[in-house]
Order: sequence, then C-alpha cells, then structure tokens
Amino acid sequence: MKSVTIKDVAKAAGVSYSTVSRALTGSPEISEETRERILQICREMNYTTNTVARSMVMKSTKLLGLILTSVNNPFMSELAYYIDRQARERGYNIILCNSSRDAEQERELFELMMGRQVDGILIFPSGMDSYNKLRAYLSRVPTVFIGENLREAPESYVSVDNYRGAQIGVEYLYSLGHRNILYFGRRRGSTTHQLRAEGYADACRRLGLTPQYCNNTFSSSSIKYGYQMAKQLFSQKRNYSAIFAATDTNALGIMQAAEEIGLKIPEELSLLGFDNIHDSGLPRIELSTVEQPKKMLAAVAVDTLIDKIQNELTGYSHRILSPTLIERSSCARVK
Amino acid sequence: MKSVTIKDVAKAAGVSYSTVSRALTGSPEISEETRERILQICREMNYTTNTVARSMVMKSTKLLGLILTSVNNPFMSELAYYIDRQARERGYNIILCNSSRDAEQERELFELMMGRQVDGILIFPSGMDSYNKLRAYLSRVPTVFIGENLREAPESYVSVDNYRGAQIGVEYLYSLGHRNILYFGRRRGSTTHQLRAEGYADACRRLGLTPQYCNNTFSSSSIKYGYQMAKQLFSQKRNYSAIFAATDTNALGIMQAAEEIGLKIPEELSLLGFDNIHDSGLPRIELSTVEQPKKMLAAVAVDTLIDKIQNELTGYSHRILSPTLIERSSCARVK
DNA sequence: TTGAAAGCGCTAACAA
DNA sequence: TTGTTAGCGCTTTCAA
Repeated sequence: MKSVTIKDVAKAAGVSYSTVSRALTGSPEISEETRERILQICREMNYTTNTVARSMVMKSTKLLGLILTSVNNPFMSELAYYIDRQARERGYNIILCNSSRDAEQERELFELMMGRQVDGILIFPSGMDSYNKLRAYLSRVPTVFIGENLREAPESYVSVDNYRGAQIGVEYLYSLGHRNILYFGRRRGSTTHQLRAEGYADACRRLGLTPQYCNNTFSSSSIKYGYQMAKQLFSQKRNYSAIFAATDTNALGIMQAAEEIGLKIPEELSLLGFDNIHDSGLPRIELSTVEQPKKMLAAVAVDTLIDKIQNELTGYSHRILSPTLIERSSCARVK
Repeated sequence: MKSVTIKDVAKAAGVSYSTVSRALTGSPEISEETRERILQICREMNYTTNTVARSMVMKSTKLLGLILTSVNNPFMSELAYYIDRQARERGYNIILCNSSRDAEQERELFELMMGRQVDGILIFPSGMDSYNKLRAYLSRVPTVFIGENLREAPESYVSVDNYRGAQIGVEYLYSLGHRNILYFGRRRGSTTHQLRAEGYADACRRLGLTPQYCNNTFSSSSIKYGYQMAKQLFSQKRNYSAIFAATDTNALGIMQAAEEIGLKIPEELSLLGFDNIHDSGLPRIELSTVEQPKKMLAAVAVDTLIDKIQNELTGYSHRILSPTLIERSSCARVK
C-alpha cells in the first residue's frame, strides 16, 4: 500500500524532485521536453499527488465543509447534490456532516471543520440561535449561511424571499376565489418562518382578508407533526376553504390526515405548500406549492463562498432569491 | 485569519513544542500538572489541532470517501445520512461525491480520493462495470462496495439478498391470490437486478406460475422511465393482476401512468415495489414493497470498512442482509 | 519528565 | 532550465 511519491519519480527520471514538482504544477520554468518525459514516468509509476502534503504548504485544502441539519430530508439532499456539483466544477470537494438540528453539534462541527483546515463552510443553520452560537468562529473561517434569512446580521447568507413567497401563495389562493385562508405551521425560532408568516398576514390585510392561524409552535417540519396537528385541527369546525402550509412536509401530513377522514383535496379543501420538495411532484400527491429554487440556491451559495475565499473578501453579502409558484392539483377554484 | 499553532502555545507556556504535542495527544510521558496547565492555555488561546499536519505524520486522515450515483435520490440520501452518523461515531468524516452513474467519473473520483489520502472508500457502484474499471485501484486503498452484489468478486461488499427479496415479493402476491404476476424493470448491467429477476423467475416456477416480463433494458431507475414504460405497457392488453416492480421509483412511475388512464390501484391492479424508499410511505402513495434495511446497510458497510482499515485486513467479506416485506395499501386480495 | 531534531510529501524562494 | 534548501504543523524517536 506504500504509495509512490515525488521523490520516487525524481529518482526514476534522474532529476531533482523539485523538477518533478514543477512538471506537475504546470510551472513555466521547465522545458517542455523534460515535462513530457516526467509526466510520462508519473503515469507509468501510477503516481498521484498527495493532496494533503500539498495542502500543508499551499495553506489551502480545496475542501468545503457542508453542515446540514440532515441530508435525509429531500430538500437538503437536493441542495447537497447541487452543491457538490457546483463545488467540484470549481475545484473543491465537500466534507458532509449532519447537525441533527442541534446548535451544540453545529458548534462542534465548526471546530472539527476548522481543524480539518477547510477553506470555507457552508451551513444550513437549524435556526436563529445558530448564528449567535457560531459568531465566535465566523471571523476565523469564511462562512456562508444557506436557507435561513439572517436579516441584518453582518454575515453572508443566501436565502429565498420568504416574505414574498408567502404573498405569492396568498395571492394565488385569492385568485382562485378563496377568502378564508388558514395559515398552518407558524413557528418560533426561525426567521424563515417568521417572514413567511408576516408575508401571509400582510397579504391578507392588503386583500381585505382576516388572517387565521393554526397556532402551533412545534419545532419540526416533519410529515408526522403536520399529521398530528392536522388531526387536531380537523376535529374542529372548519371555517376556511384553503390551507396554506408553511412547508411541504407539513402539507404532506395534512394530506394524510385529510385522507383518513375522507376529506377530499382539492374538492373540499385546497392545500398549498412551500418549498417544492421532490415528494410534492409525485403522482397522486401533486401538491401545489411555492418553490425555493434549490439549484440556484446551491450555485449562489457555493459561488459566494468561493469568491469570498479566493478574493479574501472581508465584507458580506445577502442574496435573496425569488420564489415561484408551482401549480399542480391540490388547489381548486371556489364555486 | 492566522491560526494559532502548537509553537505559539509552547511559547506562551514556556515549554518546548513537543511537550505541547504530548499534552494534546494524551501521551503518558508527561506530568499531569503540566498537561493541565498546557490544556488550559490551549483553551485560552483558542487553539485547534491542525488535522492536516497531523494526518501527514500519522499517515491517516480519518477521512472516508463516499461515492454515490446521486445523493439526490431518496435511497442514497438515507444511506448517506446513516453512513455519516456511523462514521462520525467511529471518528471518521465523509467526503461526498456524486458519480452521476458514470463509470469513468467513478474512476476519476477514486483517483481524487486517493490523492486526498482518504483512509478508505465506500462506493455505491453504478453497475457491474464499476468493479472492473476500479479493479486497478482496489489494492491501493481499502474499499467496500455497497448496495450492489458483486457475486464472487474477491472484494468486500455489503448488499441485500436481492434474490430472496424477489421471492418474498412473489410469495406475498401469491398469498393474496395472484396467479399472473408481471415483473417490471428487468435490466442489464446490474447484478442486483439480475438477482431480483432470477428470484422472481424461480419463485414463479416453484409456485407453478409463468414468469412474465415487461422487457425493458433502460438504464435508469427513475420515476420518469417507469412512467414511460408503463404508458406503453398499459396501451396493450393486460393479462396480469399484479405488477412486481424492480424498484420503488419504477413503481411510482407506474402509479402515475395508472392514475392518468384511471386504472385503480390496488382495486384493478396490485403493485409491489422494491427498496422501500422514503417516498413509498407517503400518504396517498402507500406503496407495498420489499425493504432494503438502509440503516443496517450503512452501519455494516462503515464497520466493515473501518475494521479493514484498522486491522489492515487483507481478505474480503461479503455481507448479505435480509430484506423484509412492508405491507401498505397498493396490493389487494384477488376476488 | 522534558527538549532537540528528524521527517511526513510537497511548493517555492534562491542559487547555480 | 535545473538543483538545493527551507519550511508548512505536527508526532515521535533519541538524548538529556
């Protein structure tokens, strides 16, 4: 398993090992002839550059840390896929870690990544506290937050315009004739969700509707929680014709609860989600939703981070992307 | 951004830097008193060990390469999640890469990972060729294949008993009264799929049924392909009461095609999948399927690899896990 | 128990 | 154009 080094190649080629290094790094101060000869020998000997050693002297690992709450979540896994693609295209690789939505773990992972000398970190924070808990590290390693809107925080982040997204959703339901729209999934501790709730409330007000909430402060946007809350909700009288769910996963839970009691979507109740996770486009589900442009989110996040690294930028940037409406079949026109 | 090194700490503590190293690594040849004092200073100075430098001398990066065809696939992302957890528990981190199901990319990624000096590689191969294309590297870096059954190949792999899984599926449908079961998704280039097809055929024979195939050799197990093939299939006369799909994604495509022409599942047609991806348990979908135990697949793969690394094992192991049937609502009893 | 020094594989400044 | 050498931050042998 002993691997061949630059010295082995040098010996075989009868040159000094710095000459081999020059041939490998594409340095101009070497004759084309010897370069070819050395490269040929490298191939024959199955030489591969030891990136770790190179990193040591270059003080750059070309490694990006990616901290997600969980890849095992359709939204994040899609993000992770595009992030890998974009990063690789720009010559970087990804170290992946899941924080399980735990701020303390995020902190530990930050330290771990810094120890590993990653050139930068991309983090999908679990909530507002993340930023505060991580603050101490942010001056030590280039970081870009993704997904969560950090408002006026002096740190780079890329997120979607959640406020506008909620407005788009309300306007869409309004255009279908809905005048009583329930907002489902209001939640504390996340700016993303605060902005969505605000966007909903303001749009209602502007259109002359009364905001209605299903008041839950649960911490998870899982299908299960959506299901449980919806169960409870459906046991009460319904004075709304549409539900606008804060996340697609919540919407999926609502769908399940509706299914169980024979409540027809969209015939008897319209349902609109937010995120456009992969699941939502599945046959039979066909959830209408407000989409977060995941591919672009990933590309912008990676580019922002790499630019920050390569240009040693000291400022920060807030990039807010526009959400769009995806019409499928979970919303119907009011008769 | 200049980080503090072992030398800075040594200077501050008034000791040589090898003493600091000893305090950090938990070496016994140091007094408890000075260790405490040094550790305290490290904390005060925000010292973090440079893992890259340590890796150089230790000749171990505590990094595992994970090559998937795509994390943006519910099966793989679940796997990736559990792999990260298990690896982290054992002190390793993951470098994630997507091969896009391309054997040449797999080869490139292998070289890349070797250059990065990963301690081992976990690969979900795209097919049978993978093994052949990668052969040259396998003696140079500990590798464990995951998901794909490599038959008698002298390399470690962890997979599910696909042959048995297909049998379980057929037996289940048989027990529901089905006597004409169509196998959907037979595919070349993958042992996994060959074994599933064999398991299906043998089970049919044993039960006195005639194997029927929807003969497609497509290369993708996406929903889209399932949908397209099913469209075509449904335009012909149906002489079967159940479809056994080679993968859940294919089954989802079938479901979509059935939906479109108003063919009721399970009332008019039973549908059974294979894999038990997350999507299959969604409300409204409720696909019955043969499950691959993903968490265990991940844990066994990681453990096999790490054991191989740490014990410098030279042999190989084939671990075949048992699939189980997940009953949901896409299969009905024949009247 | 501690310090001095070698060396991991590489890049780059300096000399020739 | 090529070789020599220092040094990246760390662990570990050898001496003290």
